[in-house]
Amino acid sequence: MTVRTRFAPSPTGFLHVGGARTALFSWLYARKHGGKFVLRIEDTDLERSTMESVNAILEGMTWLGLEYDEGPFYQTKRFDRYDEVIQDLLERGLAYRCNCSHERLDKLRDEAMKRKEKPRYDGHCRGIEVNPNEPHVIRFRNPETGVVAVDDLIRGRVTFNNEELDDLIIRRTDGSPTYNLTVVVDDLDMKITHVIRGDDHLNNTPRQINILQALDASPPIYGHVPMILGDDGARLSKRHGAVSVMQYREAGFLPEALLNYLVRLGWSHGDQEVFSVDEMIELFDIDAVNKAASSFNTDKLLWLNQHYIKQDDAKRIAHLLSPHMGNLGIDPSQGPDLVAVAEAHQERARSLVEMAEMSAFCYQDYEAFEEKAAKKHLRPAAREPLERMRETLDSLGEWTEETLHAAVEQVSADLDVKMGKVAQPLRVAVVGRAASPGIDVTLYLVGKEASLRRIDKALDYIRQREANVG
RNA sequence: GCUCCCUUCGUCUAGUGGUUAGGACGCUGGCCUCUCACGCCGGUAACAGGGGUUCGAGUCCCCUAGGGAGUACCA
Repeated sequence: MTVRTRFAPSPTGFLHVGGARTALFSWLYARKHGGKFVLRIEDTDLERSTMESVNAILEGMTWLGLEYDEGPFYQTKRFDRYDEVIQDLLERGLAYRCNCSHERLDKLRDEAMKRKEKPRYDGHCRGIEVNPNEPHVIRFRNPETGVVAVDDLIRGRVTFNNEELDDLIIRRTDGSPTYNLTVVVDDLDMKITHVIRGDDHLNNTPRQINILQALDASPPIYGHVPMILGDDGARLSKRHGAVSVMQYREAGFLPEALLNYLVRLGWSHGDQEVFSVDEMIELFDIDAVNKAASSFNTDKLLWLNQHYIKQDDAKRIAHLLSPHMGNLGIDPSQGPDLVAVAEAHQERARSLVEMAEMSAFCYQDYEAFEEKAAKKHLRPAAREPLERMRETLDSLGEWTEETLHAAVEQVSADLDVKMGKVAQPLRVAVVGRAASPGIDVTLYLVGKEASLRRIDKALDYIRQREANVG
């Protein structure tokens, strides 16, 4: 038996992290077992499904690298097949027509609640012949007794009493099939062996198993993965700040960082924190997935992101960084080589957005000195070092990291001060703030012309300060 | 309300009857150092509560509390 898993989102919004992790687990399971991963779009809710959502989901999966082997299959294209199954169920007496009004149903529910019971359909139409030409729904005839056991890969054995279940609607008045019917038919037709999905579906499972049994089919193996909660521990949902995985790309995250973060949320392999995709496939074990929901922690994601930025090839980072520079209104082709700029900042940035911001000085003059930095480093005592540096740099033959490093060392030695006394004022002069890569690289990237111009600006600032005091 | 699920540091987790309850993020002290960052060394902090079972319980059972899901002609 070859393993076949699936991801079956409903296209009513973007792909958020919860869905992405479910997809990841399902994908990993298929990859690990040399199986197939199927993508199915559950768009039977015609009101809420949109093509934009389909595209957003596809885009998210592509970005993360969760490629599917089959699909996407659209349920709206399979209505004939569902009708066929419903018809069969009807003929075999396993489903029946029902024309109970909404009013009656509402009343039933209210009364049950009043009696402190679980609201369920009372089977009113079970024995009644409803005219097929009148508006009606079709309900599945659920067994009235016995138990349904789900041997879940993650939860273990979970049992439900059939008495708790009721005759669910499998076809609406408008003739469209409902979720619990379509999943069952699709998983069956698509020969899905392992259903790995969010645990919000755990309660649906016994109903689906009952339908499967009515169809003389044996159920797949289920694995219900826990939910993901937000940073604040509150539910991460569309309504409460759930964000699209694509927003993580915009925020400057690498897909491998998000994937790594997601795989460690609810799953672990000893003390290992960093997993390449290949390692995930090799080591992933659905039995080791946690039962409890976990909270999303952006700080840890940032840490992983920094790890991957640091480790990655500077060329690739530069390539990914480029659009973020663009967002800042910078054209990286007008200035130093972006690869060199990226390399200089790889160990400093937690995200590509941060990297873009901290390396903007390589391409454009800062607007103003950071106040604290200027106050501390651009004081009268810094005037002489800066003047000397300006002189030295102006007459520097070759503008390389080596010559620049030597220049700063030379000035420090001449003045008989520690390197910091020269490098820090110089850094603030050239960058506008007190933090940047090594002073030699910084100067190299900024270039001679801009460096001298900015040093002059800093000297002006110092002179003005001296004048104010004097 | 009812049914089902869940519960180890702030967060992600290790742990499968005997551990000084381990790791990671964060926070924090230090080292390195031209700054920031990286790196390295150290610190902080947890078994939800109560009953059992057992020589022994974070680990097994029960109860309580708290959280979550479902309870739709949504998926």
